Formats: sequence, structure tokens, C-alpha cells
Amino acid sequence: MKELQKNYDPKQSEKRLYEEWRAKGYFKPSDNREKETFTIVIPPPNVTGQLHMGHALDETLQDILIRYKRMKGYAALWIPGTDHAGIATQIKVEEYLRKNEHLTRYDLGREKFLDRVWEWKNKYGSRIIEQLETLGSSCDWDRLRFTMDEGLSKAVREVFNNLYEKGLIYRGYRIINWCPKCTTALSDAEVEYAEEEGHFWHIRYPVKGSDEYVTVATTRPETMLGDTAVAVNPEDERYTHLVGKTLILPLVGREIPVIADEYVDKEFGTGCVKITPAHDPNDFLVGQRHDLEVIRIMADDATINDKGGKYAGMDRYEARKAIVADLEAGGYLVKIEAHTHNVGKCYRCGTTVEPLTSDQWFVKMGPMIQPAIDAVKDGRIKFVPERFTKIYINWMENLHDWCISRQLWWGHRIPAFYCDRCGEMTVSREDITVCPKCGAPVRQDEDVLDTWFSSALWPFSTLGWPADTEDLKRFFPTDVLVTGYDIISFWVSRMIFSSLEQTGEAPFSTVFIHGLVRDAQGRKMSKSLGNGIDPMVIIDKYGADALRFALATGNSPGNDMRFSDEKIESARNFTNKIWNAARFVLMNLSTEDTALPDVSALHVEDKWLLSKYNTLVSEVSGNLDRFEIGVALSKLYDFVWDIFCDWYIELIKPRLLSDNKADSEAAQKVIVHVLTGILKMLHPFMPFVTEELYQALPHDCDSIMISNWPEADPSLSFAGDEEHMSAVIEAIRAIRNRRAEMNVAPSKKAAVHIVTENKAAFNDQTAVFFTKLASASSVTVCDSFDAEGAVSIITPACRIYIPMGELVDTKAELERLGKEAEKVKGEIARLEAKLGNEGFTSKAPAAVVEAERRKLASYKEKLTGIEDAVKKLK
RNA sequence: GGGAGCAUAGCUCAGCUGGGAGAGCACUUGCCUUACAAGCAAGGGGUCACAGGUUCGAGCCCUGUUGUUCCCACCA
Repeated sequence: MKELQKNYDPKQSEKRLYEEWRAKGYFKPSDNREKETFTIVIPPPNVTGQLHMGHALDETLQDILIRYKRMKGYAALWIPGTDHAGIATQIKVEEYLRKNEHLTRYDLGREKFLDRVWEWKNKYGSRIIEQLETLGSSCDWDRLRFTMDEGLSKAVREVFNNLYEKGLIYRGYRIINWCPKCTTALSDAEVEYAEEEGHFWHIRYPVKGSDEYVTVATTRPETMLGDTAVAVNPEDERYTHLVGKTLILPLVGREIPVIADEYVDKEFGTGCVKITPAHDPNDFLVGQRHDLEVIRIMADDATINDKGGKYAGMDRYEARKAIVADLEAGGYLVKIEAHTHNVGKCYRCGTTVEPLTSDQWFVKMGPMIQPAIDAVKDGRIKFVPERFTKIYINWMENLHDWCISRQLWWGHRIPAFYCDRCGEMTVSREDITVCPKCGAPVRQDEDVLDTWFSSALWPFSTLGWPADTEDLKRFFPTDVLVTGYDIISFWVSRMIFSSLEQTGEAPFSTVFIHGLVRDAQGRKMSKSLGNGIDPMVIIDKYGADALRFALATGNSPGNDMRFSDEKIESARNFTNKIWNAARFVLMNLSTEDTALPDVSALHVEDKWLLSKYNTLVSEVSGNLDRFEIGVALSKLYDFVWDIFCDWYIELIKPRLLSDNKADSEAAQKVIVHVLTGILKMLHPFMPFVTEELYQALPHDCDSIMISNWPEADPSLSFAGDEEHMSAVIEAIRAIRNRRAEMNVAPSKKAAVHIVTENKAAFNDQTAVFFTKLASASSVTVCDSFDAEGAVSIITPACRIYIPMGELVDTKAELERLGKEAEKVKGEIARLEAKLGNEGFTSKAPAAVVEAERRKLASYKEKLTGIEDAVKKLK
């Protein structure tokens, strides 16, 4: 048999095994059409990004599901791919150019700049793929996709055209979120709000032709340059007489009206609100209701434009300073209050977003909202955990139209063509050069689409849609989407409504949500904090299996988790534990034929192990079916470490060493059977060690990856033997416990006398366990024993006497027995009260009552034993 | 302002549809025992945040309170 080294070394296995799997095509779904499919599409990471812990968790969970289903007999397909990540990638390349070549994208021009981005993509695009491989991801690499591939770009065009034709995409002059640094529009989802200490400036606006004035309060005095009204609440009696009057805008001198609008809260501020339709979303709406002029006073870089008079050219904050100073000088400034408020930031660069009016493309959400909600409400799509259903629905219900145009160069260019001669705009699936109406040359819209527009199509675009491909027919809709709760709004919801609209089907049936991976202190891992842990460094040091184990263990759907040194070390230790368990098995393996022996050849410990194993198999499968990854893993962990290693291996050592070949081989067969099953069940979690060991053991499949998932076998459950073995284990524990309490060195052996009526559990076969595991020099099973001069140990199933006269302090022994008796009496009293309760016995399930009865009986048994021992000592 | 999560051993967290609390790490004690000292054996440590309620029975269900974290929202 194969010899294994003392410790598991991931470096010697991982790369080799991964290449082997790939070469043999094990990552591809089975071609067998009879098989049910199971499909996952990867949340595509940024093509030029690097794997971080969040990805590592995400991929690990997906790989666990895929490998599990594959072994269960599904044609399992995991589609990998990357996202072009519009803003993020463009920013990176622009930064690089600025730093290294002192060039802006405008210096290069659109075409040359895009060449550079593609270069960049080709250079770094494979990095994250390699990292996914290092993790052990069993993706079908032949189906690798990129959001800007030809096929996917075609899908984008198709969807854009479809929506446009249905009137669900439109171009309009609206107020949008603008990032002055990225110089592009952003969707609502791309704005993050942060609380900021600011000020509330109270400013007087004089009423024309009177000494009166109104005082408005604002956090952004610079926007007054674009004010076109002041609004008050129609119910506000303080101001009713002013409604309809005209005000003179300070510093500017423009005349603006006082209007009445429900939007104004009487209680807040002064009750008067300056209205700047071009620079505030609310004001924009007020402006629409009152048909106000929209005066945009800022350029795209957030400097004041020529509408701002003497402030033109100033940056928005510079202008604020200057305006406040001028207001003060002019006697318009009443007071300044401290005020904290939420300020919108660009989710990519953190710059404060400027709301401003602009021509942009939008997706009309209205008609798509309800179907997307229904799909979740009627169960076609299920969130795990369920609570995210509420979050999703709540978010969907409050959706505004989606601004999809970005003033970037990197991305899918909007397929709209303008004719400058006749003014016609044509939206087209194919590129056109001349106007279909007048024949003049056309120019394409300069803007590109929001990255998420293409991501939204991912579950079907990756399968070949809009073409009716074999893959699409076979694998769509997909089964599970695994992702973090942080992108439900960005991505999950958009995939749902896009898929429903384009294919008529929900893109997946389950959304399995996980939390964030935080650092050991519970902080979010971030670049600015510098507390990120690089998964690649962890893999290098501990191995991919250990990393996967650490991420999966204790994982609870939707909950954040912490990553710490202790966790990864304990994961590494576990991989080594299995390694050594297998090493032990291999060391003792003397037969090639490892088919399970006939039941008659099985010992009680074999039957005990097989019973426990059966339970494990059905529980673990059930947990995985319910996405209880962490629970499944902890059950495997406990079984391996406790049942399998600490007990079973120790229990059979004597047999393995004995001369009885048949007996030894029976044990070998059982242990190989169970170990193989354990390796299979652990394989989705830790693919590499399990494969290495599977192949070292007698095996009937080329790879554990494509072997069959274990099934529980009812003919191999032995309730009676399980119970007997438990009684023996309990007795052994009790002896060890007493010996430790009495400080008896393990090397000091002593005769053990077991008084019991349970001859089925305590017999010649089990006696040897006491020699081996409880430091017994000899074991006698008898009907009675004179306790004098012996240590007595009482368990429900037996009384154990160990004559160690010199160590027995009768007084201390009596005291101890007294204490134990008290404890047991307490339990008996509790159980008797419970069982005496008519309510309990009549209403509780029979099995529960029966369990309590047995507990009571065993405590009583134990008490009798203690009392007998006390009598004898006295 | 709306919504959600969390509160269990010293620390980090499990605990599935209610049947008398678990793991890892840390700690104490003793062990190189034919796999593993990255190990083995034994042990200490918990009013399951608080207050009510439902139930024969509550860590789990309901109501409220406190603390904490997060998401969403147009109070200038």
C-alpha cells in the first residue's frame, strides 16, 4: 500500500490535481442527457481585479454546491466569467496613464484609449482566473465568458433594442447623479450616502418693492445662483400673504417668485425653501409642478459655469466660500448653524456627487417592477435566508427609473445613431453609417451603458442568448445564484427583471445569500484600512483546502463572518487530521478486497460506527440541500475527529494487531468503507486532500470528483449495538475520569471488575477496550463484587470496581459518592416531576415521553448503584 | 423616518420545524499510547441581554425595553 508522509503538504498536491481534473474534463457537465442539470453562473469578478476574501467565500460556496450536485449525479455546470467593470477599469487605466505617461484619455482619443484598456485587460484579465483555479473552483473553463465578448455584446444590443421598441428605454433631460471626478452620470444605486458635518446658512431674500424679506435655510448656498423660486407650505399662515409675490435673488439680482408647495415642511428650518431645479432632485420635481425655469449653473467638473456671473470658473466649494462672504458683506446672511446631513458619494471614487440636470438614457422601471416582485412572492425565486425577500421587495417597490448612460469610453456603446441633418435618431441592432430616413451620415451616441446593464443579462447571455443555443435550452433557467447581500440591489434584482422581460422566465430558482468576510476585529476589509487578508497568501501558507474549510465552517446564510489566524490554523489542523487518519488506515491495510464483510463478521464497534455513519450521511445531505453549509461541515468535523479518530481507530487497534486475519480484515473493510464515505462528503469542502487520499486508498473511480455521493443504507443501522457501544464508551470515560481525579498515572494499570446485567454490551469482545483505553490490567465481568478497598464507579449500565486499596481514601470516597448521589437525586426529582405532570405525559409526543422515562430509569439505576457502594464502604 | 440583523462559555460563533445548552480558540491537569504534539486523555467555565406573555415545557414562538450593526429614504 501507498506510504504517506507524516504531514499533509498542499503544495505537493493542489496544482497537480487541478491540472489532472482539467485535463480529464471533469469540470465539464456530463453529456448524458438523462441527467438532471444543475447550473450556477459565477458572479463575474472585475476582469482586472484581484481575488479578495469576499470572492474566496463566494467561490468556495459555489464550488461546494457544484461538487456536491455533481457527485449526486447531476449534470453540473458552473459558468465562469469576468465583468468589464466600466468605471472601475477605466479609472485604473486612466490613473496608470496619468502616472506613467502623463496622459489623459482625451490626449489619446477614444480609439487609442480603448486600445490601451484592451491591452490592460489582456494583461491582467487572466490573473483573477488563475486565482480562481488556485482555490480549486471546478468551473467549466471552456465556457469562460466576458461581458464584452462578441456574443454578450450582441445580447446587450438585443435587449437595448427590445426595451427601446417597447418604450421601456427612453432618452430624457432629467436630474441625475453626477460624479465630477469620473465625469459621468451614476444610477441611484451607485451613490453611497455618508453623514457629514455641515452648516445651515440662513439667508434673506428681499421681497420686491417692500421692506419685507423671507429667510431661507440651505446647506448649499452656492446653488442659489440657480434658484428660480422660493417655496412655502400652502398651509403655513406665516407666509400665505407672500405667495405670488416676487423676490430679488441676492448677489444675482434676478427676480423669482414665491410659490406654495406641499413638499415644504413647515416645521423644518425656516419653512421657506429656495428652489434650484437644476441641482436638487426635489427641487427638480417642484420645478416641474410649477413650470419653473431650470438654470444649471455648474459645468461637468463642478465648477461654476457662465450662468454664475462673477463666480464663473470657481470650484463649487470655492464658490460657496465666496458667496457666503458676499452674502455677509451684503447683510443677507442671518446666521450659520451647525448641521449634520447625508451627502451622496460616488461609489467608485468617493467624490461628492453633484445632482444636476442632463440628457441621459433611462430604463422605465414601472412595468417591470410587479412581475419581478411576483416571481419572488409566488415562489418561483426563493431567497436563502428568507429574510432577504423582504429587503428585495421593499427595494423593488421604491425603484425609480434607471439611468443607464455613462459618460465613459470603456463599455458597451449605446446603439443610438443621430442624424444631424434631419434630426432623426435611430436605435439599431447593427451599426449604421447613414440615416435611414434621409441618407445623411449619422454619428453614434458617445456614451456607454452602465456596467450593470450587461451584468443583468449574465444568466442567459452567457448561455448564448439571444440565439436559441443547445446550452440555453439545456441549462437555462439556472438553479442557484450565490452572492453577497451587498449587491442584491445592483445585480440580483436587475437580473430578475431583465430575465423575466427578455426570456419570460426567472433566471434562477434560488438566491443563496452570504455575508461579508470581516477581519478578526469584525471590521470590513478595505484598502484604506489596509486590513485586507489576501487569500493567495493564505493558500500559499496553509493550502486551499484549509482556506475553504475556514470560510465554510460556521458559515450561516446571510451572516457576516470573521476571518482569523485561529480559524485558519484550526482548518489546517483538520486537513492534517484527515490526512493522518487515512495514513493510519493505509498503514494497516493488508487486503485489496475492501468490500464490506457480511454482517455476521461485524463487531459491536463496527456496527456502532456504521450506524453513526448512516445518520451522518443523511444529515449532511439534508443540510447541504438546505444550504446549511456550515452545519453540514461541523457535523463532518465532529464525526471525523470524535467518532472516527478518537474512538473507532482506537477501538480497533487491538484487532488490527491481532493474529486473527479475518477479524483484522473485517475491521479494515469497515474503516475503509467509512473513510471513503467521509472523504466523499468532505470533497466539496476540501477537494484536494480528499482526492489525494481517495486515490491512495482502494478506489473504484478515477477521481473522487466524479464518484458517487454516499447514500444511507438502512441495512447497516444497528440501534441495539449502537446503544451497547455507547454504554461501553460511557464506562470507559467514567473510569478515565476517576483515574484523572485521583491522579493515577496512565502507566499504572489496574484490574477492572464490571458488575452488570447488560451482558450484551459488556463481554469478552468489549473487555479489551478497557485494557486498551482505560488502563485496565485485566477485565472481569461478573454479577457481584466486594467493593471494599476498591474504587467504585457507577454508570447507568454498570458498576465498576477497581481494587486500588492503597489509593482509596474511604472518607473521601464516601464524600464523593454522597455528592454524586445528590446530583442524581436532583435529576430524578426533576424527571419524576415532569413525568408526574399529566399535561406533559398526555400532550408531549410519545417518543419524548419515552425518552424521559428511560432517562429516569437509568438515573435510578445509577442511584441504586451509588447507594450500594456507600453501604459496602460503611 | 422606514426596514432588517445581532445580543448564548474569557474570545469568535453554531444551535434545523419549541423537549433541559454545544464547537473552535484560550485556560487548568496529566500524557511522545503502532496515524496525527498541527496530537491524546481529563477538567473548570453559561440566570442563553432585560421584562412580560403563550405552552405540560421557551435559547428557539409573541409583545415590549435596552444595547449594537447594517440597508433603504428627497426634510432643504
